[in-house]
Amino acid sequence: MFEKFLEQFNKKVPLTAAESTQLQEHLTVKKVRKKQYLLQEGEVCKNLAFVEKGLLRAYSIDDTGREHIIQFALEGWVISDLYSFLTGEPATYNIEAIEDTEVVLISQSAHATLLLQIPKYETFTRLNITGAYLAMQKRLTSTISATLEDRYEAFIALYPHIAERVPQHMIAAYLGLTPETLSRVRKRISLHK
Amino acid sequence: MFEKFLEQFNKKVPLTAAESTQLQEHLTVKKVRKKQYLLQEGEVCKNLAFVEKGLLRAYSIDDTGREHIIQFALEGWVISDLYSFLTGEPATYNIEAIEDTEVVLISQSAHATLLLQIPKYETFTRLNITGAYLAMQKRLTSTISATLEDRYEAFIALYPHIAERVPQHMIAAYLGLTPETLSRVRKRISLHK
DNA sequence: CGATTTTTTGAATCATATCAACGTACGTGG
DNA sequence: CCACGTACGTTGATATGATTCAAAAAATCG
Repeated sequence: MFEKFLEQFNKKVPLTAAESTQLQEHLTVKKVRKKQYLLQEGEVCKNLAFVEKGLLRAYSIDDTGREHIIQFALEGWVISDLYSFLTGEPATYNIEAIEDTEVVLISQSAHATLLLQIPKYETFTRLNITGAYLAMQKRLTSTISATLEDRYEAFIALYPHIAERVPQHMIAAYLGLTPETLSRVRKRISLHK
Repeated sequence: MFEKFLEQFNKKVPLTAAESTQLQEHLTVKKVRKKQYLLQEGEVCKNLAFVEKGLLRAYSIDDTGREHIIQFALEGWVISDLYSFLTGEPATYNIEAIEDTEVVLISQSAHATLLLQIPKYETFTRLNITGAYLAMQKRLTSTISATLEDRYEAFIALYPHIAERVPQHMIAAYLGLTPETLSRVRKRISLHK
């Protein structure tokens, strides 16, 4: 059921058997088929989703109709519209399965309860959000200061397992450029070596 | 000494008098004059800095010599090179005072001790990093999907008190564009209303 | 296999960067 | 307190690079 989740948790913050049992009482699992939504813009994000298996993306659509991918999530990662989850405001992101996927869900109330009842859950949460923050800071720095070539190559180097599993136009949507431009960037790179 | 820091802390997580005393034993204060560095690229970031008074910026310099501002920090905000602080790796950012500034410092060892000894400190940390994450996510989304006009106006709307206190070219460095372009963006905006 | 999606390519257009010059404001020492 | 020097902001001309639109080629899926 929650193998990967518990494995990740224990890797970050080792749990006793009792804590592990208590924790599991607040978890549920869900399967999401390829191209199905886990969350749609406008709904409230009711859960944090930990990916046991599969691959998802969180994206928004701007007024010109273009998609912008804010996050991919592979096995072992957490995905949500965190702002919506924490505030109860309508979500601004869509979360869609790119492959058939299995997630562990932590509801808003489960999250609140776990934070109060299991100190290690708060530590786990803190470590997760810290990691996410650092990764996003790196991405932001790269977005405002690096060349397209460097940004693409950095993405491939950092997330080779995502790159092999998503279509190229989604990488473009993640990097913030058009599919045509990404195609040309790749060509320039291949010519240069 | 630590008025703003304690005020912010209590606002997020109310402390008992005993906790407050214990916390303060791990804090120190420091004054940084305008244009002085709190941290320079290459050093290890030894402290989290909470701003009691003044204004700082964290920025990096790319290979073409351009500055990119990753963060401003006003009174009540925390600034650091978090990656360096947490890992002990050399910092990739410079932190410089834009005005004469007073900060409360939390050293690496103080941070580690406080996390273990005062559960509310972990909560405070978690809330801070969560807020920083959400703010950065908004910024990233805006960077990859909005027009320059919208990005500039969103910045002004969100941080009016920063905009009043920093030169325009630093806002350009924060938004990731040249000072000339920002000047033209402002002109386009003023013509349009 | 046929249908659809994805990627590539080309040409024209649009937006931002660059380089250079000028005007203005600021604060610092005389 | 004034004058000079340095920072800062604006403007113009040009160059660069990404987007757009259209179409074709390639890959994938049922």
